[in-house]
This record gives sequence, C-alpha cells and structure tokens, in this order.
Amino acid sequence: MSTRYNPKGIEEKWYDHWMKHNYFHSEPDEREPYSIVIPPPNVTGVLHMGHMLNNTIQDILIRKARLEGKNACWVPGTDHASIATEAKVVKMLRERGIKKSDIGREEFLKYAFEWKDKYGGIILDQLKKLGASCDWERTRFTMEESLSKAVIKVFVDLYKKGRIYRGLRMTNWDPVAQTALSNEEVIYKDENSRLFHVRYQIEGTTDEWVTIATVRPETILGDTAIAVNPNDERFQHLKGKRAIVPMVNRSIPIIFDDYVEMEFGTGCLKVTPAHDMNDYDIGQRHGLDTINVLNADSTMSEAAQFYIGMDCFKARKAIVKDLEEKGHLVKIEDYRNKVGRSERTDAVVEPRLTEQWFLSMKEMAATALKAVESDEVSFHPEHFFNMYHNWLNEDNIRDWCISRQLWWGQRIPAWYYEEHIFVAETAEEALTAAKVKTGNANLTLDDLKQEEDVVDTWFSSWLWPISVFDGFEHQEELKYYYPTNVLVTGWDIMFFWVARMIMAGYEWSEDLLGKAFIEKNGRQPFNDVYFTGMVRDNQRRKMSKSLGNSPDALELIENYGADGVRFGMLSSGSAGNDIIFDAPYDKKTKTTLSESKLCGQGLNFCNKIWNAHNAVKGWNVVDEVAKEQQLINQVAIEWFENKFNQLLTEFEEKYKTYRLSDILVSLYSFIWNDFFSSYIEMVKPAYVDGQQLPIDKATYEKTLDLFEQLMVVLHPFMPFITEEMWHQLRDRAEGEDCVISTYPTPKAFDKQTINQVEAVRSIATSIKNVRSKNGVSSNEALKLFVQESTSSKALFAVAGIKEMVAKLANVEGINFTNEEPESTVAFIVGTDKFFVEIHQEIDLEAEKERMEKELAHAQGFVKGIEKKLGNERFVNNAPPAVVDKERKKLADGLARIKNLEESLRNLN
RNA sequence: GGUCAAUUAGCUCAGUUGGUUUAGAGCGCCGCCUUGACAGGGCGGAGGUCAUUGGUUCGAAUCCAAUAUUGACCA
Repeated sequence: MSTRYNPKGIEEKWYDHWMKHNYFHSEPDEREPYSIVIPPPNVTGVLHMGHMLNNTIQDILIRKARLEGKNACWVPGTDHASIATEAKVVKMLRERGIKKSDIGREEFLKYAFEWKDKYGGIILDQLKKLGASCDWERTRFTMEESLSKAVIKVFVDLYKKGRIYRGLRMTNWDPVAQTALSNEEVIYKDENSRLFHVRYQIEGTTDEWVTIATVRPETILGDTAIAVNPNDERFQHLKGKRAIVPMVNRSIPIIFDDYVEMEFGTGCLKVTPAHDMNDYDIGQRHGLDTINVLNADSTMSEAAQFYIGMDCFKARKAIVKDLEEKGHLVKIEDYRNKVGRSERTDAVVEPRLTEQWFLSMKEMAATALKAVESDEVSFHPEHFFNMYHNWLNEDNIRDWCISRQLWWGQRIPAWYYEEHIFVAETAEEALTAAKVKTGNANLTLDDLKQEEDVVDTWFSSWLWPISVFDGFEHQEELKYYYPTNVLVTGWDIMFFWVARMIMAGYEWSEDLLGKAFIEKNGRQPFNDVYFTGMVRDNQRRKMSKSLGNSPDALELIENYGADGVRFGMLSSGSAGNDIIFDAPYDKKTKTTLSESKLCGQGLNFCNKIWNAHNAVKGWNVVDEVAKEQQLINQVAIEWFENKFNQLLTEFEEKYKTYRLSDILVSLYSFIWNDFFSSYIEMVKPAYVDGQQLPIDKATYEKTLDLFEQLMVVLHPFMPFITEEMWHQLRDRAEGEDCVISTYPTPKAFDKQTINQVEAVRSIATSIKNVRSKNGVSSNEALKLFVQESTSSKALFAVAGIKEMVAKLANVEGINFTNEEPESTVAFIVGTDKFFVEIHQEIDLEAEKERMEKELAHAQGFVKGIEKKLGNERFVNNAPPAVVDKERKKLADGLARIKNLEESLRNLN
C-alpha cells in the first residue's frame, strides 16, 4: 500500500460511482426537503476561484442535508448572459465571414444556440470535478422554453399592473454592444484623464470670455447652455447674457442652477443635455435643446457639424488642436475622474437618450426591503443588510431599464400598430387586442410590428427559484421545494440578482401557490442568503480573468485534488469576508501560479487520513489483551466519544449560522490531533522485541466505528477521501455509501470525563518537554512522582489513568509523594505538581529561570484577580457565577504560586 | 461627497450577544527525531502592550466616539 494518497483516480472513481447510483437526484416525497438553486454561471464562463468557493459551500450544505436524511435537491444550470454571449457569437460569425446584419434574428439565434450547446456546458462539467453534488437531471438554462415563457408571462403581468412603461430616457449606452445597460452593469473606476479649460466668448462683446473645464471637449459641439451657481459672486454680471459655442458659433444662454459646484473647475459648467445624466436634468429644468453629437457607435454624428463619422476619442484630439489654434484653449490639467465602463465589453459607457422599457421599482423595492427587515429572509452575515438597504431605500432606488438592443434573449412581447402598443403573451392575442382597440377587424399579423429589443438577462434570472421548478406552468414541484432553504452567492450581485429574486418571489408566489401555502411557508424565494466574500490576490485585487491574477482552477484541482482545493478555499477565510488566496505570483512569467499552501495543507490532511487508516488496518486483532491496555482503551474511548459529542453539538449551531470554515478548522484539528495523534497512540498496541502486539476486538471495532463516523462528519467538506476511507474501513454492500449514510446525532457528553484525559495529555506533554530540555531520549523510561493532593489523588484513582500516563510519556513508576524528591525536575499541570526523575545533570540555572518566568506570570495573574475581587462594586454587581469563578481562579493561582515558590527554594 | 467593512503573532485569519486560568489556529521560523502508519511526517519551542487616543462599565480585543491606514459599495 502506498504511503502517499493520490487523489486523481480516486476522485474520478467516486464521482462516477455516485452518478451511476443517481444519488444526487431528487424527486418530491414524504421527506423534509432541502433545496438550493445554484447561482447560474454564464454560458460563456469557465470555472474561476469565486465559483469554486461558492459552489463548495453549496455542496457542503447540500451534502450535510443529504446525510441528515433530508430530501436534498441542488438545482444546477446556466444563464444566457445576453451581452457577453451575443458578443462571442458575433465574433464567431465574423471569423466564419458572416456579418450579423446580413442574417436575420432567427438565423442568428440558431448560431447562438449552436454556440451555447458547444460551450455552455463546460463550466458545469468543471463543477463535477470539484465534487458538486447537483441534481444534473434538473439542469436548467434561462433561455429554454419553459423559462422563457415565464419571462413573457411576468412581463405581460407587470405591464397590465401598470409597472412596466416605455419612455425616452437618459440611459447608459454601451457603444460596442450597441445596447442600453442598467445602472448596475456600469462599473466606475478612477482613470487618468485631462481636464481641458476652454473659453467661450460672451455674445455681443469683443473680448469678454467665460471659461469652462471639461474632460470631454468633443461634446462642446452639443452644448446648449453654460451654467453657474446662483450664489457665485464672480458671475453675477453674466445674468441674462449669452455665450458663443466655439467652432459651431451657436449662441447659448448662461443659466443659473444650484447643481453647479463653485469650487469645482472654473465654477462654470458647460451643459450638454444629450451626453451627460446631470446635464440632462439641468436641461429638463431650464427647457434646453438637446443636440445629439454622437452616433450609437460613438462616432460623431451629423449634428456635430465637425469630425462627422470620426470616433469620439479621435475627435477629442482633433478638437483640442482646433480649439488651440482658434485661441479657445486656456490650459490642460492632469485629472483623475471616474469613468464608467460596460461590465461586459469594457467599453466606455456613453450616456445616451434612447427609448427604453422600464420596470417601476418603487413598490417592489419596498417589499423586498421589508422581507429582509422582517427576517423572512435572513442575511448572513447580517451587516450586508446595510448595503441592501442603501440601494433599495426610496431615495436611491431607480427604475430598472429592462430592454436591451440585442437578439440573444427573450424578445419583448409588445406589438406596435400606428401609435398603439399591445403587450400580450402571443402575437395572436396582441392582434385581437389591436382589432378591438382600432375597431378594424381586417387587421392581420403582418400589420403589427413586434418590438425588436429583448429583456435584460436578469429579467429572466430573477425568476430562477420559481422557474427552475417550472413553477409558472404547474406547481406540484414548487409546492414541495419552495421556499428554497438558502441562496449562496457573492455580495457583488446583491442588486443584480438577490434583491430582484426577492421581489419576484413576493410578487408571484401567492398567485402560484395559494394563500394557505403562503401563510404557512412564506413568500420568500429562500429563507437564508449566505454572502461569500470575493476571492482576492495577495495585493487584495479581485481575482479575475482580465487581470490574469487568478490561478487556474482546474490546475489547482489537478495539483491538490478537489478535496485539497475545497479545504484550501474554505480555510482561507470566514463567512462573508473577502478571501486572500495564497497563490504565488511569478514575476518572471507575470502569471499567478496554480499553487497554494492552503490547498497543500488540504492534500496533506488527506494523506494523513490515508496513512492513519493504513496503520489501524494493519493491526492484529484478538479477543483480549493485557489488562493495563484494556483499561487504557476504555478511558480513551470514553474520552474520545464524549469529546466527539461535544464537538457535534457545537457543529449544529455553527451549521445554522453558516460558520463553515470554523467547523472545518476544528474538525481538522480534532481528527489530526485528538484522533490520530492522541486516541490512536493511546490504543495502539505496543511493540515487544520488534513485534507489534495485537489489539482486542472490542477496541478495534470501536476504533473503526469512530473512524467511520469522523469520515461521515467530514464528508460534506472533503467528499472523496471520506468516501474512499469509508469503503476501505469495512466491507460494504452494493448501495451502501458514505454519501448517503447517516450523520451522527449529537448526544449528551460529560465534561469531567473529557477533562481527566486532557490532564493526562498535559502531563505527558510536560514530561516530553522535560526530556527535550534535558536531552533525555524518549526511549528511556523515567520515574514520575505526583505531589499528594485531593485533586491528584482523585485523578489517579480513575481506572486506566495511571496506565495511560505511563504509556504516553514512557514513565515506569508513578508514586505519590509529599516532598520534593532528589534529582527531579518539577512541573505543574492545573494546580498539581509533578516531578520527573532524570539521571542526566540538570541545568539548575535554566530550571530556575523557567520557574521564575512561570512564577512572574502566575503572580501577575493573581494580582489581576485580587484587584477584581478587592473591588466591592465587582463583588456586588457581577453575576455570582462570575464572582465564584474568579475566586476559583484566585485559589488555583495561589496554589500554583505556592508550588513554584517551594520548587525555587529547593533549587537554591 | 454619502455609506459599509477591515485593522489581533513575520504571513493568512479565528476570537459566537463584554467575564475563556492574563489572546487562539494554520503557514513560516528555531531545536530535536531517518522510531515500527505517515518527512505531504513526529515531538518540543519562540513569537502579540489586540492600529492610535479618549469614553461607557465592577470588568473592554469585544460596546461607543474621534483619528489614522486599507478595501469596497453608491453618487
């Protein structure tokens, strides 16, 4: 048997095995359900660090639920990501020599589905490598028929409710994708740019000027006013005057508006209503003209009069040169400002006046806010509610721009005829409505023109917790799985997705499931939301493909196994906090290596388990062994079982509050230190003349039981190694597997029983320390003396304790004493004093130094407590239990000081 | 500019409603051990005035305020 655990073959073997037995599939039955819907990754995506963290957490929760006998259902799927996917498909077509504009919508969609079929499943296959126990039979996609029908249905419903409207608005325009974006899809970043100071001549004067500052001089051509603050003393004389726009020589009014900041720039603001959100508002207030100098692709339009057809960034350079030549350019300053870029294409977003569809957010936002305030949906960690509130409160909430000028998505179900709009689920219904409205019974489908735009991808994914169960068509499954138990996602999509899913849940669950159901189970799409942190590199930058600062997820799995990576991800940080992932950056190749010490630790843990198992399975088993060992075994088992139950009890609470990394860390320490390093050492048969003695059957079986239970408890975190061990521990019948076994129920535990053995472990450690300090080999058996006291007598009266000390510390005789024996080194455990006899020369100075240090510590400790107890207000005000505890601490501290002082006297 | 979070050992982080025998873990570091499951290991050890300054309290790493630094969200 190899001494090295090799995850690769083992992980593949077990994932196939689980799939073959269809363990991840769920159908409604009489069991309690536990459901999670996956945050659907984009069809364009590949597995990255964020996915790994997020899906590991979901897998832990779902596997734990499965082990508890619940009907666990984790629904996977992907979202169609309209902008990103459309861009990829356009690129693919271009490579094949096909232009999007040459083919119709229908044909384009065929290519898009072809692309999706080819690449859309990659990320799901990668999740399998990670061990994700999704119900793959339930894999859904936001563009498939049932989910698309749901989108159309809710669109019509909202339109009928008067919440969806169409209007000319300033929108964020992505000139590359040629579509409007919602506010949430624009990412603002500080960028270096330049602030151009440009002077405009005052109309009717020869040498009177007003100077403005702008970062976008090309939009000067679209200026329709100059604004100043009404309180600004400097510009009072300009009241009622007009200025001349350079180049185009247009006369524009000088207006007064509070919006203008006196301190900023020159205090004069050029107003270009067509190209700036705030300018648009000012324009509305003052009835200004709107001159659109840019085309949809960010080239200069006819209306600009100059540079027509030139890209706006080139036009910027050109106009600066021309302004300078004409004497309008005053100066240029370096400047840092926030530039909005498209989340999907990274193009600089252009504010643009366009006709779009909007969903009114006011009512829905209030409902969604209340859902979390009332705790019907609980956030973990709670503080994310602040961010949620900040976005949803009525002062900040903006209507949702839901139309996109794309083909890849659900086409908006609106039909136009003359000035009328008919919104209906089908063209036929729209036609009927049109006939009624116009009184023209001869209208045909050809007379109606359907809206070209599609809806925002999030307008389909907000229905996800309902639509994956086909909940808008029939409710049998929805009734069983809704509300889902928990949503696990990154806080970066709180607004895009989480808030909107809550809105959708509250909007339609009652219609779909009925009042009685809702009153019993609630409207919320999920009971809990667990927000994971962002995965960052060691410079605290978010790991992303574009920055190239992310290790390759699959390579990590290749290097450390899925178990190792899951361990690494989870142990790097706690709930909600961002994670600094420890992959090193290679300066030479300028890449992040797919290496991680934390993942390595996970692999080492697997290796440890693997080898410990080999050790246990290598023991010879007989019915009975020597009495001393039997006694030790008994104490060891009792100690371990009690401690195990203590831990299991703690875990229940931690699972409820999603403190998963806490659980993993303590489990790691418990398995490695308590089980392998202590328990196994306690029960391990001794060697006599190079031959290992046998172990008794009862202890052996118990050890296998404990090992097995530990594997079950660890299974949600590290599914593969635990399944492998579970099978190697005992012969299993077909259909018996760790993944579907039973999670141990925590039982009562006795602290006294635990503490006795903990004391033994401390004694053993102290003796090892004495050996280490004095160069005494662990092979040399030593004599131990125990100072007689009530507590020491009680401890050693417990059957097996003496034997255990002797075994763990290689001590040959244990005797009580009332005085300090010759040639011994003293140490203290708790309040009791022990003496180890050693034959080497004792370094008295070192001993003295150690004891003095310990004494000083104890004295400081006692002093603190004495101060506390000396304070009348403490004794009177603090709870009695706290006061009692302080008294006990004081007594123990004093006992320790006494012991130390005695020993120091003896040393002198 | 508004808001939120973070600041604890060289590094990455825990510390669960203020009372843990004067702060824990992992990695790294130091010493010893090629022992019979495991060197991807064993045993032992060193290392922190809990960012700073005030305040509340009998009692503060923990609560409050201000400051500093870092990160983020929104405008």
